[in-house]
Order: sequence, then structure tokens, then C-alpha cells
Amino acid sequence: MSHSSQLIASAERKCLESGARLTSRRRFVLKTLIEAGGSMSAYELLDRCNESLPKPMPAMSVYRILDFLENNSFVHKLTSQNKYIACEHIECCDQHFFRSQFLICSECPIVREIKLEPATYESMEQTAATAGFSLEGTQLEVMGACASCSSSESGP
Amino acid sequence: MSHSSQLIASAERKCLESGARLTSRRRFVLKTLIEAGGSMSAYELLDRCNESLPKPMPAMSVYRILDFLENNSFVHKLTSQNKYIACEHIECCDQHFFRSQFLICSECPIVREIKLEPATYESMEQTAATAGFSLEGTQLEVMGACASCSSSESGP
DNA sequence: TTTTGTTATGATACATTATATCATATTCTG
DNA sequence: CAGAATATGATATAATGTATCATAACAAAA
Repeated sequence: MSHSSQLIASAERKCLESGARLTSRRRFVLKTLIEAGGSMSAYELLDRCNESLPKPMPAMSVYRILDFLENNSFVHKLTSQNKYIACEHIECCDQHFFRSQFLICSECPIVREIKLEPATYESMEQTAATAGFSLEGTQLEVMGACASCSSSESGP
Repeated sequence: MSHSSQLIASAERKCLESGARLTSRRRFVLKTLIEAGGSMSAYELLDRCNESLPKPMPAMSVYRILDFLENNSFVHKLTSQNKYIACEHIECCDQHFFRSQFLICSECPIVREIKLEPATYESMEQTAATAGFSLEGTQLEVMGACASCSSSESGP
């Protein structure tokens, strides 16, 4: 069983439990995004999907489907990039109990979603409190260089 | 001397030192954004400017001017919102030596720019390192409720 | 001070990202 | 099956941002 099929199966199971409807369109969009292996814009995803569809899907549908997938934590939106990425934790936990931190490579398409350490979050919370703010379900997006890009620095 | 005029004067001084050219257009756009008192989209800012200009400025110009103002740390882009906001530290330090954290109220237009605590940043850096990432000049944007919005919860 | 090069802006077109709205189809529920 | 709710199609349009070439303003050197 392929990796993506496994993930889809997990998503199916979660939807059965929660009552959400993972229709064939939604499943197909999710699968396409998973198999892309990285982040994509909504229109890139649309085009990719339409390559394999007998009849092209309208852009509207992709946005609606991405909404659904986001609400069910199968997909996350990288708001700083206007891109979407499959959740790395579709299988591993019954819900997204922790907050995510996205490490976005500025030189290649790699994006990693890792758990935001509670300690980090708490220190952010404290700093925010000094300005009178109480944080809400924060998703962090930070830029950086991934392992392979930072080892192969552009040098003389 | 008004608050905005003071800030503009500081910006002028910094530009003199650095050799950057704060032209009248750029000064006007910065002043307009400062006086707006919060974040604005590029087109909102454009419209606001054009209300007071004899001849309307093209959209292109606002984007170019915002680029300039960003590069000189007079303005920051809130990438998660596609909005721009005047820097809160135009006066207070000769350069943006620290990293910023933006607290964005999800219920009202308030945005606060505060210093990202080095300890917080370091703990993020460490977590990132476990995934092989090295962070780069990260600007944090987090959502939350500002002091006045969190005191006046929507209740029965 | 004219020339020359650089930087800034105008003008126009277009690309990309996203939402609004009404119609139709599909699926659930009684 | 009827009726309600949900999902999708179709179409239009809004909002955000970039590419490109022309012109204007400014600075530096001859």
C-alpha cells in the first residue's frame, strides 16, 4: 500500500468517526496534494488535478475543497506564501492537539511541519501578555534553509 | 510637532545617514500609512493617498514605494494578511537590530509590533535545528485578542 | 553647465489569488 | 419517495501583485 493511500485511508477513518464527508472529489484533491510532496498554490493544485480529470474542475471547487480539508486538519494553508500543504500528521494522532510550526526553505520547495514546543509557545504567550494580547491557536511560519540547502552554501 | 511629523523627521535623518532617498512621494505614502494608525492593504493605502493627490498615482508606484519603505525598515509587510504597517520603531533605534513579532488582533484592526525575545527565538532555532533547518531573519506574526477585545468577550 | 548615467515614477497590460452568487446535482433523513 | 441539507458546477468579478517599456527627476563628471 502506497504512502498516499495509507494517508487517505487514515483520513477516511477520521471522517467516519467525525461524520465529515470525504467525497471522491475531496479525496482526489487531497491525494493529489499529498503526492505532490510539497506546498502548492490553489491554482497549481487545480491544474494538477485537471490533468487527470476527464472534465476540468472549476477554481471555485478547489478553494471550497481546500476549506474543507483545512477544517479537518488534512491540509494547512501557509498564509505567508499563499500555498497549501498536506498535513504531516494525518496518520499519527487523532486530532491536531499540538500547534504547528512550519519551516519553509527559502531556496527549495521543502516545507517541514513540526510540533511547536509548548515552552516556546508559552514564552511567546508571556511576551504577548505584556502587550495585553492573549494568543489564539497560532500557527507559526518561519523561513530558513533546510539541511541540504544550508550544507551546499553558494560559495566561491 | 505632530507624532507623524516626528516620525517622518526621524526617517529623513536615517535616510540622510544611509544615503537612501526619501522622495516626496515616498514620504507622503509613509505619512499616510502612519496616520492611518494601523495596517492597510496596498490598494487601501493607494486609495487613501489618491484622495489627497491632484493626480492619482498608479498601483505600481505604491508597490514600489512599499518595497523601498520595507527595505529601509520604515514599513513591514504582514505576509499572513497581505497588509502593510508602519514600523513602530522608526524613532527608537538606529536600525532594526532585533526581530519583530506582530500581534494581530483577530477582532479589531489593532496590530502591535513588539520585540521578539531572544530566548524565544533561540528555542525556536533549536527546535528547527532538530529538523535540520537553520532559521533566517524571521518575522513572527501571531493572531490573538488585544487587551480591549479580550476584556469585552462576546457574551449573552 | 551640458552631458551622461542612475534612480524614481508613470502608464499599461497582465498574472495570480480569492470570493460572490445562482444553478444543479448528490446525499442524508424522515 | 419527499424534502432538507450538503456538495459541486458555472460564471462573473474582486483583490492582490508583477512585468515592461517610456518618461522624468536627480546626481556626478567632464
